[in-house]
Amino acid sequence: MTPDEYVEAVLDLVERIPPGRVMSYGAVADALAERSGRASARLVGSIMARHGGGVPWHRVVNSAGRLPPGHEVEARARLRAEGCPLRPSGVDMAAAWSPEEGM
DNA sequence: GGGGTGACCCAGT
DNA sequence: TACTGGGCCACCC
Repeated sequence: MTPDEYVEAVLDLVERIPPGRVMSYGAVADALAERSGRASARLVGSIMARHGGGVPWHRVVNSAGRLPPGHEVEARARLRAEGCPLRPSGVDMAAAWSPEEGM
């Protein structure tokens, strides 16, 4: 799998996250590990930072539910509009979603 | 080619 | 509860 295809796979998976639900970078990396053979939360993070413009990036948070630095206000607004459970620190990880659940 | 950096994560202190 | 250190892997200088 080429790095380019890996990016596509990440974006594709992010697009499948239902509204009001979220996924951690680590969860995305882990879910793609089976298909791509490589998994790295940092890698997913950098991919979102660079190519996340076309997908609901606000549904991807870190393992603590923290929102991406510099986009916290934006993400909060969008998540709130989708009915995602929000906490003062970020999102409620009870809203965590997994590909298995969504099929 | 070598080294620093980052929208990360986990374990230990 | 907060901070630190190590591991991770692609990108940029």
